[in-house]
Amino acid sequence: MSTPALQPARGTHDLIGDEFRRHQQVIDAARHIASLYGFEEWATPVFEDTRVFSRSLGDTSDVVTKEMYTFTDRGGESVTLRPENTAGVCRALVSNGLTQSNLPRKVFYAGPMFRYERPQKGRYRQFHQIGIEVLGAAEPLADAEVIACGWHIQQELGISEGTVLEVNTLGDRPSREAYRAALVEYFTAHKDRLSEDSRMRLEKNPLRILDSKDRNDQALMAGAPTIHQYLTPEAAAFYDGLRRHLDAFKVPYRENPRIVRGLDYYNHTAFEFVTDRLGAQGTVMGGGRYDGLVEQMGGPNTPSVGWAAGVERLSLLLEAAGLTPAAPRAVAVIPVGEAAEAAAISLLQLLRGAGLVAEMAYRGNLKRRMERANRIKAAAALILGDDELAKGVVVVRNLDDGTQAEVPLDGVIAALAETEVDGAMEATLAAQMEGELEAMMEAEDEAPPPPRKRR
RNA sequence: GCGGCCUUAGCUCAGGUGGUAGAGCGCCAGGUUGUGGUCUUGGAUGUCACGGGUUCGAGUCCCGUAGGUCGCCCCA
Repeated sequence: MSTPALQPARGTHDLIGDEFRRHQQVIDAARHIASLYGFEEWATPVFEDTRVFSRSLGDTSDVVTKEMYTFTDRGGESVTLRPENTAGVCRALVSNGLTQSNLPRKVFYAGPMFRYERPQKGRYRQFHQIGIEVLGAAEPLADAEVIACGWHIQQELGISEGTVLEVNTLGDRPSREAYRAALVEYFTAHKDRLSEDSRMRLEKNPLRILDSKDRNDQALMAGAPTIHQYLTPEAAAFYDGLRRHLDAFKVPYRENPRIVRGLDYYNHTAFEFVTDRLGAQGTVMGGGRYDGLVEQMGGPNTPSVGWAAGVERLSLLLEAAGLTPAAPRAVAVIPVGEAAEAAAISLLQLLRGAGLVAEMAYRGNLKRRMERANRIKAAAALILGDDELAKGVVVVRNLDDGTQAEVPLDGVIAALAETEVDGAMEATLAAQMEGELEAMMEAEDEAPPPPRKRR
């Protein structure tokens, strides 16, 4: 090594091995559950015209003012790597002329997002989000279903323990303006006791004081007015509807009048799934209602609701819960001598054709190939040499218990199924059982299924 | 953007008060030229993150930079 090794760019990370499998597990589970709720998957561009974000996220939010990867391309256009995907989905709805029919539209997405932030565990500059959006539904039932879907995904992953759902309402515009005025009045009266940060927030975004982590601020909050006293009858009815439907979905929640949303486009419902297991990155899934966003993209009034979740954070929870998916175990085909190689390749393809993970080393004697089979944690070794070739058999060795037997070439698949080696065949059996389990659970009237164990 | 802590072999980490590097695991080879995982013998590891400074001498002390990490801000 004479040249210095290159590091990944700050705040980026490679997904390899266990980490990749956890990441994929999160996305697979979310995609599957979302599809059960009737969501279709969209993929929108990773970069957009900068105005897609500057128009939607609000000029004051930190995301827009200092965290966006914005640059001018060779044609002189200002483009931005998406810091989140809700704006892009709304823009796509409008650009594709989907605002006039087939509403509501239910969209699932998964992909990388980019924010120029100080990296920490569970927080990266290129990170990944999954999310769902219901576009064109004004009913609180939509909000409740969106939340139920998110909860269901966490249950499916087996990571719902230690996580609580906190809900709040931000009201409609009149509610929020009245509340905002009342808050400013209250905190201005106690300005001398506010933290320095919160005094800034009092000017910029007084609602944000509500989720300050400062001790003194929190003490002061005990006496602060809550939004509930300022809700219009319509906003109060909406919030009642949300809670009623959450009960019907049997999703447990806690009301937290201090939940606010970071981005400016939210109204009515605001919620977060918060865990106590990830330090300062406690929010694992967050979302709410954004009735005005599609209009800001140049479309008609299209009330909508959705959430986004950080794949890295969900993946950390999987790891902490000991639910890292195991790599599939292969069957190692081992030819002995050059004459057996062609027959071994035929066997290799036969196994793959039957849906088994099969591997054959590119070189090496029997000992080497056995070592390699062991290293890749193969479940079984199939040894094929001149002796076997002459007899029309293959040696099937179970690498877990060391037993082996000669099996006729055409009976290999059946023999592997019978030996009940971990992984390989067991995986297909497990998949079948899982299908039956799901059918059973659908028959039950309890909506949230119990958390599933490692598969 | 602000503050604390950290950075020594592929990995996890030792290296009082400055005297030019070590363990375990892993890796490679042999004991076993058609049998791995166990056992055993031997072997190779390294610009001590990077750049400066102090010193006869720096992994060790000082300054700067980069990366990681924890917290704040913000957010998923």
